[in-house]
Amino acid sequence: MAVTDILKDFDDLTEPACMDKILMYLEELKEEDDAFMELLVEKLAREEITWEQPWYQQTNSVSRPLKENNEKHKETYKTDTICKAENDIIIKNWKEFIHEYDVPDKIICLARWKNKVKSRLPNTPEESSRRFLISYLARGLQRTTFQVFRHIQTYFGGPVKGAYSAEEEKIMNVCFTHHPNHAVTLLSMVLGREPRGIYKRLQQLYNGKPERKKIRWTIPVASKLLKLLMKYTGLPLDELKNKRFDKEVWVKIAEEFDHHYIHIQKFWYSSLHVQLFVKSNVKLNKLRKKIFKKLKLTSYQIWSDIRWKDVVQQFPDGYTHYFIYKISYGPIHTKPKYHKEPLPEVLDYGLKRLKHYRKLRLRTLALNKEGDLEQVIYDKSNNKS
DNA sequence: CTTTGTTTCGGCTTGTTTGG
DNA sequence: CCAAACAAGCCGAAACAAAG
Repeated sequence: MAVTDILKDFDDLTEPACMDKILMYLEELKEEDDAFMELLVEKLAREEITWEQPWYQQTNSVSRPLKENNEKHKETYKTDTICKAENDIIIKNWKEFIHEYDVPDKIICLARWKNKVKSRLPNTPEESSRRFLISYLARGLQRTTFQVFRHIQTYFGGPVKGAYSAEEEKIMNVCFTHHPNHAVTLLSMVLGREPRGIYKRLQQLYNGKPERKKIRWTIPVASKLLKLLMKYTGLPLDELKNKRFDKEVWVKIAEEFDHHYIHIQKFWYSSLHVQLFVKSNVKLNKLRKKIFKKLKLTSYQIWSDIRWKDVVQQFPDGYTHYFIYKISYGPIHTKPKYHKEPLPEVLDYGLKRLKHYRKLRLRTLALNKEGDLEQVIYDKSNNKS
């Protein structure tokens, strides 16, 4: 049965039978996972790791992060998000594994299975089998087994992404009313989604959705923000560059705007910061072209591999990663499946679209004698980007 | 009290929609 | 089309639970 069909025969979602139907579906999944685990234990209980492992994979716990004592080790592991190339290695290792041990091709069972009823001691058959398998999948990666395990849980255990469908909303509502205490883990399994988004839905149910508000960021409003930021940090303008501020600072500022701090913070990093600290006359399309050209020379395979914080390092002082991301996203986001397509194709698409873009320049701002923001006007001779 | 696995959740980051 | 907000995703760490 498909998830979307669970509630198709019910008109009245308050009927307890709805919940029963969902629980039955959950049971099916659990049985599938348990059967998979049983098989795994059967095959792996006596297996030992024979291959060379870097120190950071020699832990006996895959479900907890490595404790930091890497000072004495020369080799280090990567800490950023696992990229496409690394994911491909995991899949390659998985294919090898299922072939070598004759196990069904159901990595989702590994991702979903939770040790709830068995002993959690590390040398118990379930845990040692799981550790063997994760170590196998981590071969050739500069990652801890914990990172690989978490990646498998999120990537393969929550494959459904994007906005929730109406059917999913129905299922969530039924679980929230009948099983509020276990709704999140239950729904995460049933819907095949990351738990975090489901938590947020549950919280919204209790606390309500905040009303929609909008600020128009005119120069005077931006002036107000800048003054408040200087006031609450006690720093002069030029020391605000590339700084992070405590959340308290943002919250205090947000109160004076009567707006959620997250939006104010975002405006600072994505717009105002750049307008204040980039000191030249920039043609936005020329900048976009430069970004795309640079990205073409990297080894990123797909759009989401791009590490914007690294990319921004190649640009002059004053830019922020979020700004670079934002202006790059514009031209490419209309390409269908831009997430999955090879990056060079996506970039070419973007470069082509740039030709139809309006020719805008980055507006830059500076404080005037009165302490207010004012637009900096560049003349044509000062035409450098 | 320690170890380990799971759940919860804050704080962003990334992706998408909305409304002028 | 763009600016801004909203929505979902990701990461890490703390809280919680179960067992030694």
